[in-house]
Amino acid sequence: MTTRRVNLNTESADNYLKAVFALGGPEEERVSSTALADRLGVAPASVTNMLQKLATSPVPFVEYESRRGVRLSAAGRRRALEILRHHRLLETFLYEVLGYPIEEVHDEAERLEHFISERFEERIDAKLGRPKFDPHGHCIPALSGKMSKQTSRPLSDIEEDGEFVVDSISDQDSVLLKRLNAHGVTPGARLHVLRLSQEEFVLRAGGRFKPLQLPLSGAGAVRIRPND
Amino acid sequence: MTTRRVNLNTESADNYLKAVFALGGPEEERVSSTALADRLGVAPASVTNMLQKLATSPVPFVEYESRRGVRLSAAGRRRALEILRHHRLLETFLYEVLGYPIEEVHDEAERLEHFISERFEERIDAKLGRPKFDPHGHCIPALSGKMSKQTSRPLSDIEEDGEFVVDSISDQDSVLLKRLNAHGVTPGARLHVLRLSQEEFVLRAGGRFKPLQLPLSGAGAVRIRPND
DNA sequence: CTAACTATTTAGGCATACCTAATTAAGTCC
DNA sequence: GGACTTAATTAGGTATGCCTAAATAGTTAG
Ligand SMILES: [Mn+2]
Ligand SMILES: [Mn+2]
Ligand SMILES: [Mn+2]
Ligand SMILES: [Mn+2]
Repeated sequence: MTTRRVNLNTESADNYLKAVFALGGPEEERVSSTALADRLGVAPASVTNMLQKLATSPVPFVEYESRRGVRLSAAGRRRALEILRHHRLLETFLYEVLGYPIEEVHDEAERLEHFISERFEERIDAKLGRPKFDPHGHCIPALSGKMSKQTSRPLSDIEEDGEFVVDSISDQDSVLLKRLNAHGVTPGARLHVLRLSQEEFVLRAGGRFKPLQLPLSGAGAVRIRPND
Repeated sequence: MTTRRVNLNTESADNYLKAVFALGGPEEERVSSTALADRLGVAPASVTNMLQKLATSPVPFVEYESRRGVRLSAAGRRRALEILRHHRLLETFLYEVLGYPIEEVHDEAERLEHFISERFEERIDAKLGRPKFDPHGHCIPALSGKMSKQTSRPLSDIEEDGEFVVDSISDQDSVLLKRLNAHGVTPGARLHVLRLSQEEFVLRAGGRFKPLQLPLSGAGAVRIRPND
């Protein structure tokens, strides 16, 4: 019984590795099959299947022990960061050069990230002047694969009311993103925050922006850092 | 036995339709399975299979009679032109905005043409100022699907020596394309042509360009029109 | 008119990437 | 420690898009 070698240079493998990276968090903790199934919108059985392939490839992309979740191997991490770099450079490019509305960049980048060449990556990076952050405030991994750790925290974590600077905004929910943008909640903006209750927040950005009331889930999409 | 409906919104279907369009020529003649197999680099059996799917879809993309070749239906033609528009806009964009070398635009466009959104198409079209021609001199189909017929002829067809204007250059062979470019054979260039024999041509572009000797196959890649 | 050749189609498989249903392993609770 | 509950895996199947080999149709040559 010869083990046939499978091809893992696929869009699907890219997406699994990105998901493991995202869900593992800064500590790169093990990620469960169900969490991946949830995030990727596939059945848990499909996840198990792909994880087994990713783990048993000649160059393994994940460390996987049955029923104990996965974490990325060095090769898997490299691959995830490569795709993440494509994604964030594309978002920046679509926003800056092509004038996309902020809430539309993510979906387009999500598709194209798998199909651009290294040349395309290099050319848009050059055109943009080697940007360090995407339009959501997320750090763009370097070509070398290096990426600085986040020091910000979710707005939903604050105990005290006060004034903060917007670090970054999640790109996952385009409706929320559009609303936040319309209220001036953009990376670098100064923000007055009132926590009405465990569940409700009121934000006001500087300038002529109207205040905005957000539920806990919405506040979780905004990351902040101290005001200067 | 219910006929299950197949999904034909795929990269593969795109490529078959483009190939039928290209091989059908200006008269849109029927195209044979082997010609398609050759062009697409797949087995003839694979072509038959796809043509049957394209022909029997609820909205047929081709007219197909067994062993008599195919031609595009109205819907198939629309789809082929849509992808061709993506392709040529992308080539123009890569060349003009991202500074790609001319011989590299085709392969990148060939992949991306299937994955860009209508928004992306619109934005690069706008950025480029609604161009009518790609960097190879090929006409970019309008959004409406209208495209003017070619009036040029292949350089390989000339009977007389003389002076001509370069209309367009095939993007299929990147090595040849690079060489032609280096010798000033670019769309709009004025060209002195000598036909040495049935098989050999000598071209010289205006300016400080060196003359270039080409075999019949190379001359077939250049289309010309009369000098004003 | 039939044999031979060539083009095309049919039949049967394989790989990727999904799915559902059934099974098994791991915790939790009494 | 056995009964529940939940997470995860295995088993078996589907769709796309390709393949090779075998069969067949159409065409040309004697
Ligand atoms: Mn994004
Ligand atoms: Mn993706
Ligand atoms: Mn091209
Ligand atoms: Mn293509």
